[in-house]
Amino acid sequence: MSRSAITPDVRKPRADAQRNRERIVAVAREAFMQHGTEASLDDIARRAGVGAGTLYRHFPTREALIECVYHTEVEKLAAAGTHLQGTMPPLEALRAWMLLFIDYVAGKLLILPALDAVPGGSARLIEGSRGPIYGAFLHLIRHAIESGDLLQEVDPNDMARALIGTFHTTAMPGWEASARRIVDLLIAGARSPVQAPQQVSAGKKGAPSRKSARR
Amino acid sequence: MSRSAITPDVRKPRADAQRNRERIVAVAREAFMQHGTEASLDDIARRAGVGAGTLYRHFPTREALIECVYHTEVEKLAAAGTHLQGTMPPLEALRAWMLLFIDYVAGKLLILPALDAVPGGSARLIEGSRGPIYGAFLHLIRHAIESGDLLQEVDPNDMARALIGTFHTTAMPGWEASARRIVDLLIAGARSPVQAPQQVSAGKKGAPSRKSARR
DNA sequence: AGCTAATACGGAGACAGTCTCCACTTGTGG
DNA sequence: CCACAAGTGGAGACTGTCTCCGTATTAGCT
Repeated sequence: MSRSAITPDVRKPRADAQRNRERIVAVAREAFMQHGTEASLDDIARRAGVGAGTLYRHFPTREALIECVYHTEVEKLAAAGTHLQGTMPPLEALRAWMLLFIDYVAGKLLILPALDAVPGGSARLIEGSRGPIYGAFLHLIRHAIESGDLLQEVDPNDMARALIGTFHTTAMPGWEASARRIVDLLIAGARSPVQAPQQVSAGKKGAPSRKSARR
Repeated sequence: MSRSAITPDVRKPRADAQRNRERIVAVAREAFMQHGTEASLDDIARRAGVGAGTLYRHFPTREALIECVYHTEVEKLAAAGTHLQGTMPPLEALRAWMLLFIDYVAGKLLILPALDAVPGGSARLIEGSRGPIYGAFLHLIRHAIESGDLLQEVDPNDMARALIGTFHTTAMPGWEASARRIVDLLIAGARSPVQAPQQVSAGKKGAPSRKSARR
């Protein structure tokens, strides 16, 4: 029984290493906010008072660093989501959380550029890790569906993607207000039985197999 | 044929220059599709059979090149939009075009990474130039609103942003199908008078000034 | 056609950032 | 308190960006 039963592999996480790691992440966060995710890694290392080698041992690639910074931030938001769920009716909680998400992005509590920087885009960050945010979000949506406030056919993933997508327009002037309206648009869409517009007779080209399954 | 009469200043756009420029753009398009917009510029120059200097004279920055490639592509799609508008009822045309947009992205007829690469993101590419795509889109939406198929309150920009956002999830498994569903979600949302969910009594924190203007 | 000045070319090289390697230092368990 | 694994840092190889300028090409004039 080397270590205490579980994870008997690693010997111990040395103290200074831990400290360095944290400083790097902290400095990186600032740097990413200031110069975007293109910020010089060597520079980050320097400012964190460590050598380049140290930085690269902790975070082999730039993406690893970005991802770490990002996940650190994300936990706050996820926690908020959990809280909302306990204190509001389902649909309202969902909406409130989506708007809160926007607030986080707007207030730089969530580093936005990170969403673009990882290969595979925001997708991997959010979904790949099945991270706290995504989990919280799915939960809220499922809840709203179960309560009957949203249509059964609604795919939680769709809502998630649409919301995430919203954050890619932050360069536009009124993005925040727009994002909020889009949230309402999505929720409204997810409530009303989707009437196929007029009647979509005209055969689209590229899309052969659209299930007409909607009542 | 702008020349004759107008713009008497410039001497003439030398023939080889024009040729080179075109080759660079063509090669760049391939490169961007293969390696993303991070592709080496010197390498592009080499493959296009020109020197680095030549490339940089034509396109002082990477973004300039990306933008040029992008705009070249975009015209096709915009043209399609114009066509649809003439042959379908407004709302249907809008939906068809949004789906067509997705097809373009899916089929690599529109270079996707380009949307992420320009500082300011897709926003500047699409909106900044008030390019053909954006114009076509706004037109389709306005048409649908005028015909009464969409609610008056709907902001065309919102729809545009939401659609664009959709393309930032292409790394996810079922993105294309999801994107199509999101289109329907948006359209449905834009048709039904937005009932404030339940009743949004609970004061949200970050959003003070949401106009309750909806009936 | 022939001339010539404006225009464009291309690649060498200065510079900047990434990432590896390894001799050296430091914290920790015994 | 000591030995040694864990951790460090920075020199340097490498890769890509971008500029500068001597040389080549061409449009417009005669």
